[in-house]
Amino acid sequence: MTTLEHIKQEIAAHLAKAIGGDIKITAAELVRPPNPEMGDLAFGCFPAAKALKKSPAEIAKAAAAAFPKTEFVREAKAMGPYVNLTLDRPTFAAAVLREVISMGAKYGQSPKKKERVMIEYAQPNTHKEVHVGHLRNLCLGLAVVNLTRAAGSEVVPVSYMGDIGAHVAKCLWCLKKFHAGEPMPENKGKYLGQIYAEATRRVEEDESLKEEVAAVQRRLEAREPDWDELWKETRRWSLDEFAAIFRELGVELERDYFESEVEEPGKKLVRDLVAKGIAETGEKGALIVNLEKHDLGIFLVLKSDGSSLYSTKELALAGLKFKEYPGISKSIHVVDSRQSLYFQQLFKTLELMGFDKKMVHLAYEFVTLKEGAMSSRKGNIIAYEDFRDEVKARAKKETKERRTDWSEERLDETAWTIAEGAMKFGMLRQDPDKPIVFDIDSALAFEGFTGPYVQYAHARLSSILRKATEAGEGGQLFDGAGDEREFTLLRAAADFPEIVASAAEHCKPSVLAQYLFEFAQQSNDFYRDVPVLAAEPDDRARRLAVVRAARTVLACGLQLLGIRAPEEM
RNA sequence: GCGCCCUUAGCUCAACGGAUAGAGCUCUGGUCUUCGGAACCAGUGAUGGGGGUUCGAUUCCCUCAGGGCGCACCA
Repeated sequence: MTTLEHIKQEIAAHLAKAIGGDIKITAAELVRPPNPEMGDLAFGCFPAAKALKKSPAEIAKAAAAAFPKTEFVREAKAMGPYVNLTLDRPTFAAAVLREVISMGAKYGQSPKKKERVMIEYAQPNTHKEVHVGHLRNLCLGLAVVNLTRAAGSEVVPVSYMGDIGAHVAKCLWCLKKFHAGEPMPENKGKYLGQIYAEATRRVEEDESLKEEVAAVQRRLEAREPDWDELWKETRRWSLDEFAAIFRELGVELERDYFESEVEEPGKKLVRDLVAKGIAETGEKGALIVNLEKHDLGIFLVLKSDGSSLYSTKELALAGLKFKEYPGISKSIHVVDSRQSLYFQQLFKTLELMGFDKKMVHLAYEFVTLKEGAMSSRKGNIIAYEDFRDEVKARAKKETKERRTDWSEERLDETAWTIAEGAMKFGMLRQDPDKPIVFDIDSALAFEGFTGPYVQYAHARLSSILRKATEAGEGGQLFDGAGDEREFTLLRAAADFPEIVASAAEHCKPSVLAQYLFEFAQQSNDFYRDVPVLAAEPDDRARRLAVVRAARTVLACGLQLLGIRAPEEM
């Protein structure tokens, strides 16, 4: 249990006793007052007032008067309908300091739970370009994996990649017809994506080409040797590109699933569904699951020509996942909100098939441009690699201006840390169900509510610690009475575990991003106003510990968002 | 037409049904003999309209307006 949690429970018990009348009060009812001058924790007496049929102010007054002095609480006073509690600041500060420093890199994590969760994200299609929309998925998925782990669950992160289907045929048709024998660029995966975009354009301009593409798709499905060969080779190009992107973003998967491995099982499974009476032939010849009585319309599971759909494959995928990971009790799919109806239909069908696992679609809004949706047809995709290069170049330029004596290698390394911070924070800073209107200028910003701002605070705190270490100090811990400004920072640090738990519970990394930004602001205030290295010996040792604790909070928080915390930048 | 999501400051975003609706960006004006100026301080300025529930609504319900996305062979 954390220090703050312990204190809240203690206060809740004392309040319940002080109010009397069999009132139950939970730790969660203790909140922060709007203004620190009012106190450090507050309790609103509204529910108790209702139960006891008294006015909230009356109860607050009585409760405050009856509240005993404790180790951690110095004062309880009534303010209107609230009981505001002021902590004994030196005692509280010392306890938080000890807690954060002893937990170190584990600060904010909950005890292990006996729950195994599969989280599926990272679902790009081969033969298509990776763009900033995929980036949001990767950042969100990664953060949710980290947060779920921090909340104590065991997590199995997996990907699911679309390596077969109409888009592959379209790409390969165009590649063979118009680009045979062309010299290959270094990034073959990206090259394929561009070919795909070109193919889309060509088919759009001349509808008669559709038949050619369809013919290619039939040949691919028939596994004609030369086409099969080309498929395998080009598929590898894309997968190599994906692997490189995953690696540079720190995305680690336990298992890569592919559409190609579940297509045949899916077709078989769907036929079984017909035998079981779950699926039937629809009026237009396709196989459907009629979900109208569940208000979910018609769910198509096989095309009328017998070829597979996304749903065909995913029905089989679900079985495969639970077979390979038997202990999974919950499965989260991180997929954009356009698939909401689809997932409801999928989950309902799986339920009808007898699946009793908890299935969750973690829907997020996608990334659009000011001009509207990104579309390969219009050629206004923001390719991930182009964006990444631009952010990195910008980060390097900024770093170089400040660090004239650094080697190229060090500049590159730091620039990437900052660029990654900017990209990931930018993708996570707002609620998943708000669309991100991508704007290159704000995406390239390193000031204000950004990843680099938080990283900068971390670097500044690190800098102070580094100078102390150089002077031979370990930042020894003292319990001496701290400054109010130290208390303020530690009070904020004490909130961190609750923030992590809440962000994990709601799958909202934005909650943590918001907190980290505010915490970085407070860190700024601290090292601006409070001398550390120049302070008297006792103050100095204790303040070094405060700096260490603050840095721990920033480092742990950034890590959960998948962002590295630089010592210098 | 039906369904889901969204609408808060000039722009981009916050706010378990609770106290004076907070930030960032932009703009204007300031801060440095101080551990790093990717910093700090100040000023300007907002809950789309109308009903309802509640002691109390940005938050919940209804309705209108506006935007986005789905809704039978794409993934």
